[in-house]
Amino acid sequence: MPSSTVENYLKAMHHLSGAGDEPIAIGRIAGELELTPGTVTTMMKHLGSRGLVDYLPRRGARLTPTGEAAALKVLRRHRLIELFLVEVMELDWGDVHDEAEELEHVISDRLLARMDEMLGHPTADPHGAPIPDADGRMPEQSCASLAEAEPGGYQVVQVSEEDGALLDWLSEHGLRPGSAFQLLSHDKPTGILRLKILGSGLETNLGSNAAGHLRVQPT
Amino acid sequence: MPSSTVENYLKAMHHLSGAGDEPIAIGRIAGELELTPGTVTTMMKHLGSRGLVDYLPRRGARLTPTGEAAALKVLRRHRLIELFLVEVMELDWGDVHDEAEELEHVISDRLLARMDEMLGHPTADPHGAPIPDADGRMPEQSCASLAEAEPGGYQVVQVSEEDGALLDWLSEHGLRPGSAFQLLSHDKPTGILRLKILGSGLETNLGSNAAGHLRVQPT
DNA sequence: GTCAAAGTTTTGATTCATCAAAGTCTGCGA
DNA sequence: TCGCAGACTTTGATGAATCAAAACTTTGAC
Repeated sequence: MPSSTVENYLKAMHHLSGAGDEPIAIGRIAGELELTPGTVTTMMKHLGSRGLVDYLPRRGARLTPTGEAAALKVLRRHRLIELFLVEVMELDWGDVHDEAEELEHVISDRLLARMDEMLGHPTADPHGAPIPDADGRMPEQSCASLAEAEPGGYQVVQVSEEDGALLDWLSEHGLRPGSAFQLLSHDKPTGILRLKILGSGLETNLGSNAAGHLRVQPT
Repeated sequence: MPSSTVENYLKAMHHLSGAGDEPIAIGRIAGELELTPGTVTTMMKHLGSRGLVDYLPRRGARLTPTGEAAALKVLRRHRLIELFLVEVMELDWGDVHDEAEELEHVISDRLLARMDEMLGHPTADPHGAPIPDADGRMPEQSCASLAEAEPGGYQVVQVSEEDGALLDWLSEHGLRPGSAFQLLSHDKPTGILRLKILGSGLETNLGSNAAGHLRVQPT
Protein backbone atom coordinates (compact mmCIF):
# COMPACT_ATOMS: atom_id res chain seq x y z
CA MET A 1 0.00 0.00 0.00
CA PRO A 2 1.76 3.15 -1.15
CA SER A 3 1.51 6.12 1.22
CA SER A 4 -0.30 9.19 -0.03
CA THR A 5 3.07 10.84 -0.54
CA VAL A 6 4.16 8.04 -2.84
CA GLU A 7 0.81 8.16 -4.64
CA ASN A 8 1.35 11.84 -5.32
CA TYR A 9 4.77 11.20 -6.82
CA LEU A 10 3.33 8.53 -9.09
CA LYS A 11 0.47 10.75 -10.15
CA ALA A 12 2.81 13.65 -10.90
CA MET A 13 5.08 11.41 -12.95
CA HIS A 14 2.18 10.02 -14.90
CA HIS A 15 1.02 13.54 -15.60
CA LEU A 16 4.47 14.59 -16.81
CA SER A 17 5.21 11.56 -18.92
CA GLY A 18 4.58 12.22 -22.58
CA ALA A 19 4.14 9.85 -25.48
CA GLY A 20 7.73 8.58 -25.74
CA ASP A 21 9.45 6.89 -22.86
CA GLU A 22 12.02 9.56 -22.20
CA PRO A 23 12.90 9.68 -18.51
CA ILE A 24 11.32 12.62 -16.68
CA ALA A 25 13.86 15.14 -15.38
CA ILE A 26 14.09 15.33 -11.59
CA GLY A 27 13.64 19.10 -11.71
CA ARG A 28 10.31 18.79 -13.48
CA ILE A 29 8.97 16.42 -10.86
CA ALA A 30 10.24 18.76 -8.15
CA GLY A 31 8.49 21.67 -9.87
CA GLU A 32 5.22 19.81 -10.27
CA LEU A 33 5.14 18.80 -6.59
CA GLU A 34 6.73 22.02 -5.29
CA LEU A 35 9.58 20.18 -3.60
CA THR A 36 13.33 20.64 -3.74
CA PRO A 37 15.24 18.51 -6.27
CA GLY A 38 17.20 16.80 -3.48
CA THR A 39 13.98 15.53 -1.95
CA VAL A 40 12.89 14.09 -5.27
CA THR A 41 16.23 12.38 -5.88
CA THR A 42 15.94 10.65 -2.52
CA MET A 43 12.41 9.53 -3.26
CA MET A 44 13.27 8.29 -6.76
CA LYS A 45 15.91 5.98 -5.30
CA HIS A 46 13.35 4.74 -2.82
CA LEU A 47 10.68 4.20 -5.48
CA GLY A 48 13.33 2.53 -7.62
CA SER A 49 14.05 0.03 -4.88
CA ARG A 50 10.32 -0.64 -4.61
CA GLY A 51 10.09 -1.33 -8.33
CA LEU A 52 7.79 1.58 -9.07
CA VAL A 53 10.18 3.67 -11.18
CA ASP A 54 13.37 3.26 -13.20
CA TYR A 55 15.78 5.80 -11.84
CA LEU A 56 18.58 6.85 -14.19
CA PRO A 57 21.00 9.05 -12.21
CA ARG A 58 21.45 12.52 -13.66
CA ARG A 59 19.01 11.73 -16.47
CA GLY A 60 15.69 11.38 -14.68
CA ALA A 61 13.22 8.63 -13.89
CA ARG A 62 10.31 6.91 -15.55
CA LEU A 63 7.44 4.81 -14.22
CA THR A 64 7.78 1.04 -14.50
CA PRO A 65 4.66 -0.88 -15.61
CA THR A 66 3.95 -1.49 -11.91
CA GLY A 67 4.33 2.20 -11.16
CA GLU A 68 2.16 3.12 -14.12
CA ALA A 69 -0.58 0.78 -12.93
CA ALA A 70 -0.44 2.28 -9.44
CA ALA A 71 -0.62 5.79 -10.93
CA LEU A 72 -3.67 4.86 -13.00
CA LYS A 73 -5.41 3.56 -9.88
CA VAL A 74 -4.90 6.90 -8.19
CA LEU A 75 -6.10 8.70 -11.32
CA ARG A 76 -9.21 6.55 -11.40
CA ARG A 77 -9.95 7.39 -7.80
CA HIS A 78 -9.36 11.06 -8.38
CA ARG A 79 -11.59 11.33 -11.41
CA LEU A 80 -14.40 9.19 -10.07
CA ILE A 81 -14.41 11.25 -6.89
CA GLU A 82 -14.49 14.50 -8.86
CA LEU A 83 -17.43 13.29 -10.88
CA PHE A 84 -19.20 12.07 -7.75
CA LEU A 85 -18.76 15.45 -6.09
CA VAL A 86 -20.24 17.24 -9.10
CA GLU A 87 -23.02 14.81 -9.98
CA VAL A 88 -24.17 13.55 -6.60
CA MET A 89 -23.02 16.20 -4.15
CA GLU A 90 -23.66 19.04 -6.57
CA LEU A 91 -20.48 20.92 -5.80
CA ASP A 92 -19.10 23.40 -8.33
CA TRP A 93 -17.14 22.22 -11.31
CA GLY A 94 -14.13 24.28 -10.30
CA ASP A 95 -14.14 23.37 -6.61
CA VAL A 96 -13.87 19.63 -6.75
CA HIS A 97 -10.23 19.22 -7.67
CA ASP A 98 -8.71 20.06 -4.29
CA GLU A 99 -11.28 18.00 -2.45
CA ALA A 100 -10.60 14.97 -4.65
CA GLU A 101 -6.88 15.47 -4.13
CA GLU A 102 -7.35 14.60 -0.45
CA LEU A 103 -10.05 11.99 -0.71
CA GLU A 104 -8.28 9.94 -3.38
CA HIS A 105 -5.78 8.69 -0.79
CA VAL A 106 -8.19 7.47 1.86
CA ILE A 107 -11.33 6.16 0.16
CA SER A 108 -11.78 2.38 0.36
CA ASP A 109 -12.18 0.16 -2.68
CA ARG A 110 -15.69 -0.69 -1.57
CA LEU A 111 -16.76 2.95 -1.39
CA LEU A 112 -15.12 3.68 -4.72
CA ALA A 113 -16.96 0.75 -6.31
CA ARG A 114 -20.20 2.12 -4.90
CA MET A 115 -19.54 5.54 -6.41
CA ASP A 116 -18.71 3.93 -9.74
CA GLU A 117 -22.00 2.05 -9.60
CA MET A 118 -24.04 5.11 -8.59
CA LEU A 119 -22.54 7.04 -11.49
CA GLY A 120 -23.22 4.21 -13.97
CA HIS A 121 -19.58 3.28 -14.66
CA PRO A 122 -18.69 6.58 -16.30
CA THR A 123 -15.72 6.94 -18.66
CA ALA A 124 -14.97 10.63 -18.24
CA ASP A 125 -14.75 13.05 -15.31
CA PRO A 126 -16.43 16.51 -15.16
CA HIS A 127 -13.59 18.02 -17.19
CA GLY A 128 -13.92 15.33 -19.83
CA ALA A 129 -10.73 13.57 -18.77
CA PRO A 130 -10.98 9.81 -19.29
CA ILE A 131 -11.43 7.59 -16.22
CA PRO A 132 -9.33 4.40 -16.29
CA ASP A 133 -11.45 1.29 -15.68
CA ALA A 134 -11.02 -0.93 -12.63
CA ASP A 135 -8.24 -2.88 -14.43
CA GLY A 136 -6.34 0.31 -15.21
CA ARG A 137 -7.26 0.51 -18.89
CA MET A 138 -7.79 3.99 -20.27
CA PRO A 139 -10.82 4.50 -22.54
CA GLU A 140 -9.79 5.57 -26.05
CA GLN A 141 -10.43 9.18 -26.88
CA SER A 142 -10.44 10.40 -30.45
CA CYS A 143 -9.87 14.09 -30.07
CA ALA A 144 -7.34 16.77 -30.89
CA SER A 145 -6.34 20.11 -29.43
CA LEU A 146 -8.50 23.04 -30.51
CA ALA A 147 -5.26 24.98 -31.02
CA GLU A 148 -4.55 22.87 -34.12
CA ALA A 149 -8.09 22.70 -35.49
CA GLU A 150 -9.25 23.89 -38.91
CA PRO A 151 -12.61 25.72 -39.25
CA GLY A 152 -15.64 23.41 -39.00
CA GLY A 153 -18.10 21.93 -36.53
CA TYR A 154 -16.75 20.55 -33.25
CA GLN A 155 -17.78 19.18 -29.90
CA VAL A 156 -15.81 19.78 -26.68
CA VAL A 157 -14.39 16.51 -25.37
CA GLN A 158 -12.15 17.68 -22.55
CA VAL A 159 -11.13 20.84 -20.72
CA SER A 160 -7.79 20.61 -18.96
CA GLU A 161 -8.23 21.49 -15.32
CA GLU A 162 -5.09 23.55 -14.67
CA ASP A 163 -6.43 27.07 -14.94
CA GLY A 164 -9.31 28.11 -12.64
CA ALA A 165 -10.03 31.41 -14.37
CA LEU A 166 -10.19 29.83 -17.81
CA LEU A 167 -12.45 27.14 -16.39
CA ASP A 168 -14.88 29.77 -15.12
CA TRP A 169 -14.80 31.69 -18.37
CA LEU A 170 -15.48 28.58 -20.45
CA SER A 171 -18.21 27.47 -18.12
CA GLU A 172 -19.95 30.86 -18.36
CA HIS A 173 -19.74 30.77 -22.15
CA GLY A 174 -21.26 27.31 -22.36
CA LEU A 175 -18.07 25.53 -23.35
CA ARG A 176 -18.10 22.38 -21.24
CA PRO A 177 -17.43 18.80 -22.21
CA GLY A 178 -20.21 17.84 -24.61
CA SER A 179 -20.91 21.38 -25.85
CA ALA A 180 -21.01 21.82 -29.62
CA PHE A 181 -19.69 24.87 -31.48
CA GLN A 182 -18.65 26.07 -34.89
CA LEU A 183 -15.04 27.15 -35.46
CA LEU A 184 -15.55 30.06 -37.84
CA SER A 185 -11.93 31.01 -38.38
CA HIS A 186 -8.50 30.26 -37.04
CA ASP A 187 -5.88 32.91 -37.71
CA LYS A 188 -2.58 31.14 -37.09
CA PRO A 189 -0.29 34.23 -37.15
CA THR A 190 -2.24 36.20 -34.54
CA GLY A 191 -3.36 33.09 -32.68
CA ILE A 192 -6.99 34.14 -32.61
CA LEU A 193 -9.84 31.69 -33.04
CA ARG A 194 -13.38 32.85 -33.67
CA LEU A 195 -16.11 30.51 -32.67
CA LYS A 196 -19.88 30.36 -32.49
CA ILE A 197 -21.36 28.42 -29.62
CA LEU A 198 -24.38 26.31 -30.54
CA GLY A 199 -27.27 26.67 -28.16
CA SER A 200 -26.66 30.27 -27.11
CA GLY A 201 -25.65 31.23 -30.67
CA LEU A 202 -23.03 33.56 -29.19
CA GLU A 203 -19.85 34.34 -31.07
CA THR A 204 -16.61 34.82 -29.20
CA ASN A 205 -12.85 35.00 -29.68
CA LEU A 206 -10.33 32.74 -28.02
CA GLY A 207 -6.53 32.89 -27.91
CA SER A 208 -4.63 29.86 -29.11
CA ASN A 209 -2.99 29.32 -25.72
CA ALA A 210 -6.45 29.02 -24.13
CA ALA A 211 -7.55 26.87 -27.06
CA GLY A 212 -4.68 24.51 -26.24
CA HIS A 213 -6.55 23.55 -23.05
CA LEU A 214 -9.58 22.38 -25.02
CA ARG A 215 -9.66 18.99 -26.68
CA VAL A 216 -12.29 18.65 -29.37
CA GLN A 217 -13.82 16.20 -31.83
CA PRO A 218 -15.24 17.10 -35.25
CA THR A 219 -19.01 16.66 -35.48
CA MET B 1 -5.36 22.74 12.07
CA PRO B 2 -4.73 19.66 14.20
CA SER B 3 -3.13 16.72 12.35
CA SER B 4 -5.18 13.55 12.08
CA THR B 5 -3.00 12.06 14.81
CA VAL B 6 -3.93 14.86 17.16
CA GLU B 7 -7.59 14.54 16.18
CA ASN B 8 -7.47 10.87 17.13
CA TYR B 9 -6.04 11.65 20.55
CA LEU B 10 -8.77 14.21 21.17
CA LYS B 11 -11.47 11.82 20.01
CA ALA B 12 -10.14 9.04 22.23
CA MET B 13 -10.00 11.35 25.23
CA HIS B 14 -13.52 12.57 24.64
CA HIS B 15 -14.65 8.98 24.43
CA LEU B 16 -12.91 8.07 27.70
CA SER B 17 -13.97 11.11 29.67
CA GLY B 18 -16.90 10.34 31.91
CA ALA B 19 -19.31 12.61 33.72
CA GLY B 20 -16.93 14.07 36.34
CA ASP B 21 -13.81 15.92 35.38
CA GLU B 22 -11.35 13.39 36.72
CA PRO B 23 -8.19 13.39 34.62
CA ILE B 24 -7.95 10.40 32.26
CA ALA B 25 -5.09 8.05 33.10
CA ILE B 26 -2.32 7.94 30.50
CA GLY B 27 -2.56 4.14 30.39
CA ARG B 28 -6.19 4.24 29.38
CA ILE B 29 -5.49 6.59 26.49
CA ALA B 30 -2.61 4.36 25.43
CA GLY B 31 -4.91 1.33 25.57
CA GLU B 32 -7.64 3.03 23.57
CA LEU B 33 -5.26 4.09 20.81
CA GLU B 34 -3.04 0.99 21.03
CA LEU B 35 0.09 3.00 21.71
CA THR B 36 2.76 2.73 24.39
CA PRO B 37 2.33 4.94 27.46
CA GLY B 38 5.56 6.78 26.71
CA THR B 39 4.19 7.90 23.38
CA VAL B 40 1.06 9.22 25.04
CA THR B 41 3.01 11.10 27.72
CA THR B 42 5.00 12.85 25.02
CA MET B 43 1.86 13.77 23.13
CA MET B 44 0.04 15.00 26.25
CA LYS B 45 2.85 17.46 26.94
CA HIS B 46 2.62 18.62 23.36
CA LEU B 47 -1.16 18.97 23.46
CA GLY B 48 -0.78 20.73 26.81
CA SER B 49 1.50 23.32 25.25
CA ARG B 50 -1.07 23.81 22.49
CA GLY B 51 -3.81 24.42 25.03
CA LEU B 52 -5.86 21.39 24.06
CA VAL B 53 -5.44 19.40 27.28
CA ASP B 54 -4.53 19.92 30.92
CA TYR B 55 -1.71 17.52 31.63
CA LEU B 56 -1.22 16.57 35.28
CA PRO B 57 2.00 14.54 35.52
CA ARG B 58 1.51 11.06 36.98
CA ARG B 59 -2.23 11.69 37.31
CA GLY B 60 -3.43 11.90 33.75
CA ALA B 61 -4.84 14.53 31.43
CA ARG B 62 -8.18 16.09 30.62
CA LEU B 63 -9.47 18.04 27.64
CA THR B 64 -9.60 21.82 27.99
CA PRO B 65 -12.71 23.55 26.62
CA THR B 66 -10.73 24.20 23.43
CA GLY B 67 -9.76 20.55 23.21
CA GLU B 68 -13.31 19.45 23.90
CA ALA B 69 -14.61 21.69 21.13
CA ALA B 70 -12.06 20.26 18.71
CA ALA B 71 -13.03 16.72 19.72
CA LEU B 72 -16.70 17.48 19.13
CA LYS B 73 -15.89 18.75 15.66
CA VAL B 74 -14.23 15.47 14.83
CA LEU B 75 -17.15 13.56 16.32
CA ARG B 76 -19.57 15.57 14.22
CA ARG B 77 -17.61 14.76 11.11
CA HIS B 78 -17.41 11.12 11.98
CA ARG B 79 -21.09 10.69 12.67
CA LEU B 80 -22.32 12.72 9.73
CA ILE B 81 -20.06 10.72 7.43
CA GLU B 82 -21.32 7.44 8.88
CA LEU B 83 -24.89 8.49 8.32
CA PHE B 84 -24.10 9.68 4.82
CA LEU B 85 -22.50 6.35 3.96
CA VAL B 86 -25.55 4.45 5.17
CA GLU B 87 -28.28 6.74 3.86
CA VAL B 88 -26.86 8.00 0.59
CA MET B 89 -24.22 5.45 -0.36
CA GLU B 90 -26.24 2.55 1.02
CA LEU B 91 -23.29 0.83 2.65
CA ASP B 92 -23.92 -1.65 5.48
CA TRP B 93 -24.60 -0.44 8.98
CA GLY B 94 -21.60 -2.34 10.34
CA ASP B 95 -19.11 -1.36 7.62
CA VAL B 96 -19.19 2.38 7.85
CA HIS B 97 -17.21 2.94 11.02
CA ASP B 98 -13.73 2.23 9.61
CA GLU B 99 -14.45 4.20 6.47
CA ALA B 100 -15.60 7.22 8.48
CA GLU B 101 -12.50 6.90 10.66
CA GLU B 102 -10.37 7.81 7.64
CA LEU B 103 -12.64 10.30 5.94
CA GLU B 104 -13.26 12.37 9.06
CA HIS B 105 -9.72 13.77 8.86
CA VAL B 106 -9.73 14.93 5.25
CA ILE B 107 -13.23 16.07 4.33
CA SER B 108 -13.59 19.82 3.81
CA ASP B 109 -16.06 21.97 5.71
CA ARG B 110 -17.89 22.67 2.48
CA LEU B 111 -18.39 19.01 1.69
CA LEU B 112 -19.44 18.30 5.25
CA ALA B 113 -21.99 21.11 5.09
CA ARG B 114 -23.32 19.62 1.86
CA MET B 115 -23.73 16.22 3.49
CA ASP B 116 -25.48 17.78 6.44
CA GLU B 117 -27.85 19.52 4.06
CA MET B 118 -28.51 16.39 1.98
CA LEU B 119 -29.32 14.48 5.16
CA GLY B 120 -31.63 17.22 6.44
CA HIS B 121 -29.51 18.31 9.42
CA PRO B 122 -29.82 15.02 11.31
CA THR B 123 -29.27 14.74 15.06
CA ALA B 124 -28.26 11.09 15.33
CA ASP B 125 -25.98 8.74 13.38
CA PRO B 126 -26.93 5.22 12.17
CA HIS B 127 -26.19 3.80 15.62
CA GLY B 128 -28.36 6.42 17.27
CA ALA B 129 -25.40 8.34 18.66
CA PRO B 130 -26.12 12.08 18.80
CA ILE B 131 -24.44 14.34 16.23
CA PRO B 132 -23.10 17.61 17.65
CA ASP B 133 -24.36 20.62 15.71
CA ALA B 134 -22.06 22.93 13.74
CA ASP B 135 -21.36 24.95 16.91
CA GLY B 136 -20.38 21.84 18.86
CA ARG B 137 -23.57 21.54 20.90
CA MET B 138 -24.74 17.99 21.61
CA PRO B 139 -28.46 17.33 21.19
CA GLU B 140 -30.09 16.24 24.45
CA GLN B 141 -30.97 12.59 24.67
CA SER B 142 -33.39 11.31 27.29
CA CYS B 143 -32.54 7.65 27.49
CA ALA B 144 -31.17 5.06 29.86
CA SER B 145 -29.29 1.80 29.54
CA LEU B 146 -31.49 -1.23 28.88
CA ALA B 147 -29.39 -3.05 31.51
CA GLU B 148 -31.12 -0.98 34.22
CA ALA B 149 -34.63 -0.97 32.76
CA GLU B 150 -37.79 -2.28 34.44
CA PRO B 151 -40.36 -4.25 32.41
CA GLY B 152 -42.47 -2.07 30.12
CA GLY B 153 -42.63 -0.66 26.61
CA TYR B 154 -39.47 0.84 25.11
CA GLN B 155 -37.95 2.23 21.97
CA VAL B 156 -34.27 1.79 21.03
CA VAL B 157 -32.49 5.12 21.00
CA GLN B 158 -28.88 4.11 20.51
CA VAL B 159 -26.73 1.04 19.94
CA SER B 160 -23.11 1.45 20.96
CA GLU B 161 -20.89 0.65 18.05
CA GLU B 162 -18.09 -1.28 19.77
CA ASP B 163 -19.07 -4.87 19.08
CA GLY B 164 -19.51 -5.97 15.46
CA ALA B 165 -21.08 -9.35 16.26
CA LEU B 166 -23.65 -7.84 18.61
CA LEU B 167 -24.41 -5.23 15.98
CA ASP B 168 -25.17 -7.92 13.42
CA TRP B 169 -27.29 -9.91 15.86
CA LEU B 170 -29.34 -6.87 16.85
CA SER B 171 -29.78 -5.83 13.26
CA GLU B 172 -31.06 -9.30 12.29
CA HIS B 173 -33.50 -9.27 15.18
CA GLY B 174 -34.89 -5.88 14.22
CA LEU B 175 -33.36 -3.99 17.13
CA ARG B 176 -32.06 -0.81 15.53
CA PRO B 177 -32.41 2.78 16.64
CA GLY B 178 -36.12 3.57 16.44
CA SER B 179 -37.32 -0.02 16.91
CA ALA B 180 -39.98 -0.54 19.59
CA PHE B 181 -40.18 -3.56 21.89
CA GLN B 182 -41.72 -4.80 25.10
CA LEU B 183 -39.44 -5.72 28.01
CA LEU B 184 -41.34 -8.71 29.44
CA SER B 185 -39.03 -9.50 32.34
CA HIS B 186 -35.66 -8.57 33.73
CA ASP B 187 -34.10 -11.12 36.04
CA LYS B 188 -31.36 -9.18 37.83
CA PRO B 189 -29.60 -12.16 39.50
CA THR B 190 -29.13 -14.18 36.31
CA GLY B 191 -28.82 -11.08 34.14
CA ILE B 192 -31.36 -12.30 31.60
CA LEU B 193 -33.83 -10.00 29.89
CA ARG B 194 -36.77 -11.32 27.95
CA LEU B 195 -38.17 -9.08 25.29
CA LYS B 196 -40.77 -9.07 22.56
CA ILE B 197 -39.95 -7.14 19.44
CA LEU B 198 -42.84 -5.16 18.00
CA GLY B 199 -43.28 -5.59 14.29
CA SER B 200 -41.95 -9.14 13.99
CA GLY B 201 -43.62 -10.13 17.28
CA LEU B 202 -40.61 -12.33 18.02
CA GLU B 203 -39.59 -13.04 21.61
CA THR B 204 -35.93 -13.32 22.50
CA ASN B 205 -33.53 -13.36 25.44
CA LEU B 206 -30.67 -10.95 25.94
CA GLY B 207 -27.83 -10.96 28.49
CA SER B 208 -27.42 -7.86 30.62
CA ASN B 209 -23.92 -7.17 29.30
CA ALA B 210 -25.34 -7.01 25.76
CA ALA B 211 -28.26 -4.95 27.09
CA GLY B 212 -25.71 -2.48 28.43
CA HIS B 213 -24.93 -1.53 24.85
CA LEU B 214 -28.51 -0.52 24.15
CA ARG B 215 -29.86 2.82 25.23
CA VAL B 216 -33.63 3.02 25.38
CA GLN B 217 -36.54 5.34 26.06
CA PRO B 218 -39.90 4.32 27.58
CA THR B 219 -42.84 4.58 25.16
C1' DG C 1 39.18 22.41 -25.41
C1' DT C 2 38.06 25.10 -21.59
C1' DC C 3 34.77 27.12 -18.50
C1' DA C 4 30.71 28.75 -16.55
C1' DA C 5 25.79 27.98 -15.98
C1' DA C 6 22.29 24.82 -15.11
C1' DG C 7 20.80 20.87 -13.17
C1' DT C 8 21.63 16.90 -9.91
C1' DT C 9 23.28 14.54 -5.95
C1' DT C 10 25.05 14.47 -1.37
C1' DT C 11 25.27 15.74 3.30
C1' DG C 12 23.66 17.12 7.57
C1' DA C 13 19.51 18.74 9.98
C1' DT C 14 14.70 19.00 11.21
C1' DT C 15 9.89 17.58 12.39
C1' DC C 16 6.45 14.25 13.58
C1' DA C 17 5.06 10.10 15.50
C1' DT C 18 6.43 6.19 17.33
C1' DC C 19 8.81 2.20 20.30
C1' DA C 20 11.76 -0.30 23.78
C1' DA C 21 13.81 -0.24 27.78
C1' DA C 22 15.68 2.03 31.71
C1' DG C 23 14.58 5.08 35.44
C1' DT C 24 11.31 7.23 38.76
C1' DC C 25 7.22 7.99 41.51
C1' DT C 26 3.21 6.60 44.50
C1' DG C 27 0.46 4.37 47.28
C1' DC C 28 -0.75 0.03 49.49
C1' DG C 29 0.03 -3.77 52.51
C1' DA C 30 2.82 -5.77 56.06
C1' DT D 1 7.80 2.92 58.23
C1' DC D 2 9.51 0.05 54.69
C1' DG D 3 9.39 -2.11 50.50
C1' DC D 4 7.63 -3.22 46.35
C1' DA D 5 4.39 -3.63 42.35
C1' DG D 6 2.40 -1.11 39.06
C1' DA D 7 1.86 3.10 36.59
C1' DC D 8 4.22 6.82 34.59
C1' DT D 9 8.22 9.38 32.58
C1' DT D 10 12.59 9.71 30.41
C1' DT D 11 15.98 8.57 27.19
C1' DG D 12 17.84 7.14 23.00
C1' DA D 13 16.65 5.34 18.50
C1' DT D 14 13.97 4.65 14.32
C1' DG D 15 11.53 5.72 9.86
C1' DA D 16 9.21 8.87 6.76
C1' DA D 17 9.39 13.10 4.49
C1' DT D 18 11.34 17.16 4.03
C1' DC D 19 14.87 21.36 3.38
C1' DA D 20 19.27 24.18 2.76
C1' DA D 21 23.47 24.38 1.12
C1' DA D 22 27.74 22.30 -0.44
C1' DA D 23 29.71 19.31 -3.96
C1' DC D 24 29.47 17.42 -8.13
C1' DT D 25 28.28 16.42 -13.40
C1' DT D 26 26.78 17.82 -17.80
C1' DT D 27 26.19 20.73 -21.48
C1' DG D 28 26.58 24.51 -24.32
C1' DA D 29 29.17 28.70 -25.59
C1' DC D 30 33.09 30.55 -27.14
